[in-house]
Amino acid sequence: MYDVFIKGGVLVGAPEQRKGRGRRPSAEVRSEVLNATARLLLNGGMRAVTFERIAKESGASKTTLYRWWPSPGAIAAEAYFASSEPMLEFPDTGDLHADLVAQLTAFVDLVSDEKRGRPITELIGTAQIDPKVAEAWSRTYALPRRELARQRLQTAQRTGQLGAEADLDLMVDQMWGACYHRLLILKVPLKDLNIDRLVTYSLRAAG
Amino acid sequence: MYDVFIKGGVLVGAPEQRKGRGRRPSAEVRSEVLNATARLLLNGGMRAVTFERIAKESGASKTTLYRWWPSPGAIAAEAYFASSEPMLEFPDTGDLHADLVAQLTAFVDLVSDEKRGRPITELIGTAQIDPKVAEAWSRTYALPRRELARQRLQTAQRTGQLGAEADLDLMVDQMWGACYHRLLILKVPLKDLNIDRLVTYSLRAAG
DNA sequence: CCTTTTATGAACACATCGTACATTAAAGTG
DNA sequence: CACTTTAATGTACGATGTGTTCATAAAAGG
Repeated sequence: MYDVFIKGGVLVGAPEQRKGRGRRPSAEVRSEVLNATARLLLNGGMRAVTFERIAKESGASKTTLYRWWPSPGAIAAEAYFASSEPMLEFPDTGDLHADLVAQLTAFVDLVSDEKRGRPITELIGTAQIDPKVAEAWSRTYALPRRELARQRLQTAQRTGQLGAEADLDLMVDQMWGACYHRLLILKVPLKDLNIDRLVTYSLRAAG
Repeated sequence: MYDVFIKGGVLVGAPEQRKGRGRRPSAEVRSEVLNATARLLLNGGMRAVTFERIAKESGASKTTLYRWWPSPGAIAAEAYFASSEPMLEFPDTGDLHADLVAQLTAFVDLVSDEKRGRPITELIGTAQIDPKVAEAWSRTYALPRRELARQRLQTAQRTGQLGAEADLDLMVDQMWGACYHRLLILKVPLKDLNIDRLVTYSLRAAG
């Protein structure tokens, strides 16, 4: 009862015109919920992400949201992962120092950018109060990224650029943690951080 | 109209029995608000800290709260600072490595403890969404503590235990940042962190 | 075609937000 | 001491958000 067209094998709906009761395909609902949540998160921050507004924005009913997600934060985290690009590989040019500087610079650029960085900061903030968000963030975002960095360091150990006894997790904690420390705790501009020196320190430390 | 006694020169009120309208001494109101907020924060976390509940718990009216504080988070931050011990000095035994390990160990013990650490974690989380909390946390807690650590490192530079060209802020970011990284981002147990090695790395890095 | 699954609108009691109002008492001033 | 200013008071309000219940309707899948 709502307009549906088939274009190149892809179903294209016009859900915003839809009236009346009834069930819609789960995938469509899900996608609209995540889109609406991403929009709310981007425009109004986490304070705008509530069950009520997501329901209004997405057209989904509150009942549906409560059935599938435990908290607004959980939807926000999922919406963020769905709308951001999949994780890049950790580049390996053979030059460990340069690769680490490149990755850290990209990270700092991302979180320093007012528009792109704010959802990240706010989601991390929400994670400190909502365990569901914490679990999602750690499992989907933070731990996989640490693993990528760790693997790059392991490769460097095999090629002899890095000592075999180096504590790789600790190195990652030091480098990324230094950035997060300024971003979340001190709230000082990240542009003053000397990334090249940060990498130099961490590599020299581990031998 | 409410019972007031003087004991040893100190005014002792019985505000919980107080009925009727009228103004109470500002200091008393303030102190009760902060006490009530600290209680709420400790028992129910930041989710329990609302203007409404603080008003009910403290006996102060909502109007008063709105007049003096911009957000529940701001009251929570102030209540936390008021109820926690004033900042300790950074010890200087002459042994830089040992002093850093001692401070970091105390810090890790504090934030790892479920009871004492949760308010800290949740306040840092709130700071990512509420700028007033961020400002209070950075100014009252984080920046002064970094300054203490920095001064200890400066002393070490004068005694020659640390190279003159070492980037002290970066060292602090590395050491404390590594802890925060595990606490806030990765959400992995801090007890697995080798603090001795962390300090060794950071000192070796800076020369 | 028929059954199961799942989304739907409507409604509810409740908490919280943020603000407004007239009232009243403490603190400061003469 | 009386008088003025300042600031906290109870009450009330509309708006928003929470979390749940209910009967109903439509898609999915055999």
